Amino acid sequence: MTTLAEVAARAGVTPATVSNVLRKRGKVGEATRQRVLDAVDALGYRPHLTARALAEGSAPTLALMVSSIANPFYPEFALAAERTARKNGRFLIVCNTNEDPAIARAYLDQIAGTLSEGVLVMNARLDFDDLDKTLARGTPIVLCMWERPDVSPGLPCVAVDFFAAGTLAARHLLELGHTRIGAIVASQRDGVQAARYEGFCHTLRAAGVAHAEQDVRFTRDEVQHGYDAACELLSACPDLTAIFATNDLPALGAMHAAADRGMRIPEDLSVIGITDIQLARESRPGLSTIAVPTDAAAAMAVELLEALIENGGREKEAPMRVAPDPVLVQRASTGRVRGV
Amino acid sequence: MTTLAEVAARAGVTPATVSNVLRKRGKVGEATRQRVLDAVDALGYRPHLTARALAEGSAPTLALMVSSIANPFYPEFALAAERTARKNGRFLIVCNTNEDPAIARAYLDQIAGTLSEGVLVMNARLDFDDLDKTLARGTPIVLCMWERPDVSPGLPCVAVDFFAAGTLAARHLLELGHTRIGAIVASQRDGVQAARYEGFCHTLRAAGVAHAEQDVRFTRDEVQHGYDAACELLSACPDLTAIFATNDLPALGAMHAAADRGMRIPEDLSVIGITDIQLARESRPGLSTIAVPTDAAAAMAVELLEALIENGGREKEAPMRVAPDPVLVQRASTGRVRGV
DNA sequence: ATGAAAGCGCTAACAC
DNA sequence: GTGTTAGCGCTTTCAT
Repeated sequence: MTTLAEVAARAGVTPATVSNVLRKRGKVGEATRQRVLDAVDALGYRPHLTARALAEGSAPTLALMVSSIANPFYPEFALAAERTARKNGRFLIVCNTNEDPAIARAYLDQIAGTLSEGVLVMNARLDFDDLDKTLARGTPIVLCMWERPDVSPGLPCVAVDFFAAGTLAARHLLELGHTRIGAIVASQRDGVQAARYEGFCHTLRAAGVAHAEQDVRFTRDEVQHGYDAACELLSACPDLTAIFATNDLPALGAMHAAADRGMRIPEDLSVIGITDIQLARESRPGLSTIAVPTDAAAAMAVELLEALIENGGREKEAPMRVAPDPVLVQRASTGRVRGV
Repeated sequence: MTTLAEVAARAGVTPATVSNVLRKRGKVGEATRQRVLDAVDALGYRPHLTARALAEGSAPTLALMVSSIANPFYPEFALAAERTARKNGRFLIVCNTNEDPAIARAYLDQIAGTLSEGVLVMNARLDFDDLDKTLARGTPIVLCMWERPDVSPGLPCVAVDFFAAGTLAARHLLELGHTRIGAIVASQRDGVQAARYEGFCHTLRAAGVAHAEQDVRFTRDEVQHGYDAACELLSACPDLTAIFATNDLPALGAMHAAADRGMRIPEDLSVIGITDIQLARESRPGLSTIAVPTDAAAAMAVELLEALIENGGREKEAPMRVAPDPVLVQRASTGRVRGV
């Protein structure tokens, strides 16, 4: 490993000067500048990020903590976040907590504030206590994809109106004439995804459409779980003409379940999800869904985090930035209710 | 931020002692140990990873460089790699080069050897020159998923016999009676994925089955590109009864293309891919594919990298570890050739 | 325009 | 058992 000192020696100057030319700081004579640059080149010198980080206080890195990198939504978000981070010369490192709070805590303890200047948190299954502690130690955090613009999580966040997303989905189905609609919620009843379901229920209620306890299943954000839930739903309520899922993955699973029962989509069953992940476009038939502004939210989250970092962390209130509203993307999985 | 020194002060000892109790090194009296632990607790002290890294020489981190985190194969690999890395207390940070060699180089320059002890490289579109330079600076690198166990890339690597994978795919199709087989290769003709296609061609040739220039398309590892390529293939050669794709994503695209042309799968067209990503299981119909030992390869790559790190980097030859061979996973997308 | 020196927070000999 | 002392590689005043 080549060090600053070695470069300095070869160029016949002191480390301070090398540092200056590299960071384009202070005044350095053109001649020495060249000599230094040549030495850097000859030695293949690369600044030691860790040493620099120690001296400066932190590394130019943002951490993105996700609960499961296997969920295709996260990579899409990560991609957008990275693009924004790199604009300001920062690296984005993604930390996969594997749905395990202990791992999440380990990352938070170790990475936050040392290897990274700040952390973006995405459904990482960490309780607010851990987050608060990290925050207290002075590392900025922003919650990505908070689901309710109307209530603050008490932490800096980027919110998307998922209640509205649920509303849009319900309205779309209603407009197509559906009145017997099953629901698949990809979380616990009181989980983070509840707002989506509430929006859905609220809209049904306002329209005077019944939605009973047996019309809903609570499960996880995976294709297979959506498949299973849809099977149950379709068996329990054969009169269902549509299924709403709070996430695209289980919606896809519901489509498969329907297909396996010989139902045609959308003739026999309409299916709609939320998010508009890439798979929604690529499935057959294409999945109708409520598109969430993933890229915008990611960019906003990074920008907010960077603002907090500049700011030094002393905010009065936990700031919230609200991303653009979700919009309906109609594809081939939803259609008018079948004639009776 | 709480520092070691502050903890030491509060516990009435020196930093060295605190360090010792924290790292369970050296001998420390039980009483002082408790006092130190209490102080740590009271102050909410967390070791500063950067400082520790500087003092020790490197951070307990492995970097995984991928060209596009959006490709669902990478997360699966990353997941397995992370599990292995964490066994030895290391973190895995994934760096997305976004298919851009410049970004790749930036990551390599900045992260390798400073923020991370070693780097795992996955199709990251970096040329061997950059890798060699990094290696020369003393940071171990291992190439993951090298496609040819029989030829060394000149860098430490984990190889999977993708030639064999192509062979298996071809053999499967042949056994089902197909003789008019189209191919979709998810890379340039001379790209990394060439071995798969070579294995395929070799087997066809050995069986005396013709495969002409017009029966193949070179494209990219994405559903949409597979879709487009399949459309071209199916138009140009309407007599095709099967399509082999070097990757699952384009294979999925081919299935969609067939469906859109009113062809039934597998009655009218058989489709087979390589890798066995999760989507292959979840698609309808399920995609027959040649399963690659992703988890095993990831574990081996991490272990090899860790070995190189321990070793200090002075290897005689670039070591290669060969992962278990690919195996056929037959699902519903392949069937006997349609009767004529 | 360039150099000297202190220090970021921690570890690791070695001395007491 | 516990303290002392040197760094790790870099940045950053402050002199010169």
